Amino acid sequence: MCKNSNKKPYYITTAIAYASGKPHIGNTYEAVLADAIARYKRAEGYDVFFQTGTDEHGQKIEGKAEAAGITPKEFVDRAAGEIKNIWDLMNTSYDKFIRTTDKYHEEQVQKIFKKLYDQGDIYKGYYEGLYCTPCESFFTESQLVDGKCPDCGGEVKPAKEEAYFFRMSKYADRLIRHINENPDFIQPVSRKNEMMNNFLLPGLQDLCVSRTTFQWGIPVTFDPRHVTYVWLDALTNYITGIGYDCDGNSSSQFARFWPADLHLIGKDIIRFHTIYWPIFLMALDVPLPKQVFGHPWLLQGEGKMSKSKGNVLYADTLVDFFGVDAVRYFVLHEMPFDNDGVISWELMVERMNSDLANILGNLVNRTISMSNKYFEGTVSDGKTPEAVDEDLKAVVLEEVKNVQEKMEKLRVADAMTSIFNIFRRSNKYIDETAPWTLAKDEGAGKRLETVLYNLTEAITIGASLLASFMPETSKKILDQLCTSRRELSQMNEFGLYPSGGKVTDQPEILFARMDIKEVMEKVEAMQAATEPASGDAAPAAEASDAIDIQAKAEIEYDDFSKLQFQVGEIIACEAVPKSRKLLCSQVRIGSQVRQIVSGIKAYYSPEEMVGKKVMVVVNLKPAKLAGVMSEGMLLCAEDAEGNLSLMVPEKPMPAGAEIC
RNA sequence: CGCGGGGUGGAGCAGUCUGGAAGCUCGUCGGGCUCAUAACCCGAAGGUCGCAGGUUCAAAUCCUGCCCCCGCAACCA
Repeated sequence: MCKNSNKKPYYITTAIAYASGKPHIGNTYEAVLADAIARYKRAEGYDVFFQTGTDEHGQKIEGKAEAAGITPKEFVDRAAGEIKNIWDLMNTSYDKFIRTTDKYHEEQVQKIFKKLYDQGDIYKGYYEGLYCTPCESFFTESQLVDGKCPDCGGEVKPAKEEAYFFRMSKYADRLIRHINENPDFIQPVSRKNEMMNNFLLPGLQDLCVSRTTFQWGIPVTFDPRHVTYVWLDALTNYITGIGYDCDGNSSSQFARFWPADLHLIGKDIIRFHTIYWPIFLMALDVPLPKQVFGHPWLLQGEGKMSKSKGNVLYADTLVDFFGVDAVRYFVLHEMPFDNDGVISWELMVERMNSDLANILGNLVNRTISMSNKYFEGTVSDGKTPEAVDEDLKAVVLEEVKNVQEKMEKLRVADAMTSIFNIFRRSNKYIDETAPWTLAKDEGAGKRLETVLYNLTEAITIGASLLASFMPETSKKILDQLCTSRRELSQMNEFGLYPSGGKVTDQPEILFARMDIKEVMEKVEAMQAATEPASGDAAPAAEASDAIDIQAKAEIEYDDFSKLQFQVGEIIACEAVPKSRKLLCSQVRIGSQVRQIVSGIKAYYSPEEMVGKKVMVVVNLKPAKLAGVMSEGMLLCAEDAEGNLSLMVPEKPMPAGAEIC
């Protein structure tokens, strides 16, 4: 019924991005990776459906919106717009951008919730204990460690609150069987054992699927005090986005594309995609996705480049420096298969110069220049082969096959390396054949034609392969060669470039070389100027020494007066053994000395602590940290990057002076 | 004994599952070439494959123990 009905379907998704802020280059990586795979599958002849989008509910968004003084909906509209813009900027060819605030999605989530409840998979239960007041969050037994809140480390109080739970254990055996019988289900395989050993085999805990502690979520229809809690809302996007209907009236699109061929996700959420998601689907009696690939992270290396310096990389910044396709090249090429990849300015400039400008750009440029210089731009097959040609052809055809093999295994970085081997080999071919020498030989005209023809053909194939990864560059090259993209199915043969074709007489520089020193100067200038301004309209200069934090609820004076602060003098200090963050100080407060443990090792050495007069909360209930008793708390100021600074009195004060 | 990932020439990595001459990219040095974006091509130097044992005819690769680094978590009172 549709034009694609004779093609095989291929459904690929990214994780939906949490709409709480601007995505950094690591998030962007996933979208670009999915795009490269999607484009490649299309080239292979699949009818591809590529879905991405945003996850827009939850307490964190509710809180951020409140802090910003806007409604959650306004907040996510803005955030989703920003994310979508970046995906568009990166030229990702998604077919659908789903938002979890889309009406059809919300409706289906409500129906799914009801259905699972009706069939007994979801039941109403209670949290027993374990409520963290500052975080306004409950935690299950397994999430807690040492009876403490895993988010803030605070004391959790026994409490009891209604919530709905999903009976995970009911489906565990079926899932274990499925994973064992489908070794490709979880990729890379190393993750499979992790899931099995850590979660499935020890026994699954039931999963909380509703909350009453915040409102910004999809209400539970039959119990409106509850909103659907994250995973049942977020994961279902993969089916609601293509028209799943819980009542059995799913769209033809759903029938065609489900089960998904590939869920592409970050390695941190593998558990949710390989355990909870399949179990939800089993409960709904819907087939499981064919494969879940947990890709590694793209890190900002360079040592100095850390989040504590606030120099997070954003896609649009990088695009300003290098252009879209270069950034696509960096993220796809620097990402290995199962280890984290590292990206840094130096590395990007190196790639830009070495791979893109020298090997690829210059190859295209010199080839076209020679065609113009020797044959007025006409490329004809002189049909005068020599032995050296064979190796060029062999390498080209071999790498075509390699690309196909690598992509089959989702080895995108390796596939790109194979493509560039074609360009490397072509450069070498120019040296071997020395066209400029042939040009001086009257009788070698046909041979010269052949050489340039072979080069043009090799570049045509390489550029065509490149289309999935660097679409604009691919098109630019093919345009300059005045040809069109070669189909994958036509790539088992060398010599299909139409003889007599004419290349452009004005070759354009594809990638300009960059100077690392100049780039670093610009980067530093940019960081100095814009580091604290986070995308919004706030004037950078003013914003640089002010930050906003999330507001807490107003308190009564009585609440305040319960706290007692005093000046303490640190008379001794040492690192807490076997701890990474903690220092243990002996603090003199008036006539007594207290032992206080603080997580400030990264910012203060024990030596420099001694002698400081600091601000102490003295009536905090003593607690053990790393096995060491702590009888109070040293107060610090903390900036946006988490750097700490002890609070000290502005004028000399005796140890024990009350702070009020 | 918290979980996991790593330690391979100056830098970044592949190779480890399925033992069998240590490979790639960049950088350095030397040479070639001049069509081209000071690009391209060739050659060289440079490695006890974290350490110590073990298995084997043979170990980066398998086994045992240890050291170090990085995430996360525990410990940011």
